Amino acid sequence: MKNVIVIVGPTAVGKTKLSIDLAKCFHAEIISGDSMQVYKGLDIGTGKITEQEKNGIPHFMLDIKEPDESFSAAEYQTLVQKHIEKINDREKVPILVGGSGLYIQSVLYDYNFNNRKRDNQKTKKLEQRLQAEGNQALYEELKQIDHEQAKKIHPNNYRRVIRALEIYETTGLTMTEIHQQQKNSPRYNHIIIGLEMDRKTLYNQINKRVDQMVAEGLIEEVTFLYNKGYENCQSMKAIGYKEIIPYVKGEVDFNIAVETLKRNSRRYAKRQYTWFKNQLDIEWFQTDIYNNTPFQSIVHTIENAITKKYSIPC
RNA sequence: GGCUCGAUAGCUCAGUCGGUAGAGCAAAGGACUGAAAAUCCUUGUGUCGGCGGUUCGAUUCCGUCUCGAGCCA
Repeated sequence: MKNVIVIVGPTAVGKTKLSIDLAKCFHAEIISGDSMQVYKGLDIGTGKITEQEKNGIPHFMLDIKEPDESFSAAEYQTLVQKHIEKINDREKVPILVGGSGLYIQSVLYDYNFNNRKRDNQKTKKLEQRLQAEGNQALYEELKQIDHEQAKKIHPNNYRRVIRALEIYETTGLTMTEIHQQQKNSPRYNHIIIGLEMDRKTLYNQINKRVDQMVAEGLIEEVTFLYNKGYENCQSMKAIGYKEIIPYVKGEVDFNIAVETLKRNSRRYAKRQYTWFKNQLDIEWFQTDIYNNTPFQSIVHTIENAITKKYSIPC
């Protein structure tokens, strides 16, 4: 099995820096594991690595979409799996680094999205029905066709309910049947390194980082994208954009916009912890503000886990 | 210095005609298979400012002290 090194952790914990430091110790190339950094022009708000910071190390899955394009976990999965093949062909090891849990998981395991393409028209129809009939009606329908799956979804979680119905309408298969076809076995020999930070310290870091983004020109970045007419695009749902747009439109006070952005970032970090702790098998390492990362133990952990020698003196 | 008002959850406050309390926000925990930085679920957080008094019982009434806001000197 091909080796894949994975780095995960909440936002602002220091994944980017670690990924570069590690890439200097291994013959490695980096793949972004981030759902929003795929968009061109979303740089400051997504905390995207700069050309200079890349240190000449190849990076993939950054800036591959225009801000008005849609993107999905399925598309991410196929693209990244190709990148992993190619990096392997070059006798290098891929480092997958990012905070989008589902994206990373779908690459690492045999998630199969392929046979259930999304159908925008069907989605629209279901959304209209949601408006007209309410979420309970759709939920009842799901209960009829797939009782098992319905038990796992809360009636208010309309997005999951709609998706489950849509899958059935397009494929004739229920979610439960699709899950049964999968073994959830890993596709690669992967080692997942998790970076962890004391919650209070992390929240301070997040708050500081938001102030820094503003100082670096976040408002100008959002204004530019807003003026281009991207307001209602998927990319503008990203944290850092959806909070600042109301300020740019003059609907909300500057301080309120920034505080909301900080709060949403904190909540995001919390959700990331929940996902990582409960969905993935992770080797956790504690870090702190002084960047006191147990780097050598991380390197050893990786060396022990991978089946080929990619190490170089660093 | 005098008078008035306030002091209750991390914050803003509500409330108890005396039977030890509740909203919003913040926060914490959780779910997640093509929007996932999305979407959704659950849950509290307390010496009711300190000390006395009245009372079977005081966060509630009375006194006093401390702190804060305002008004008058």
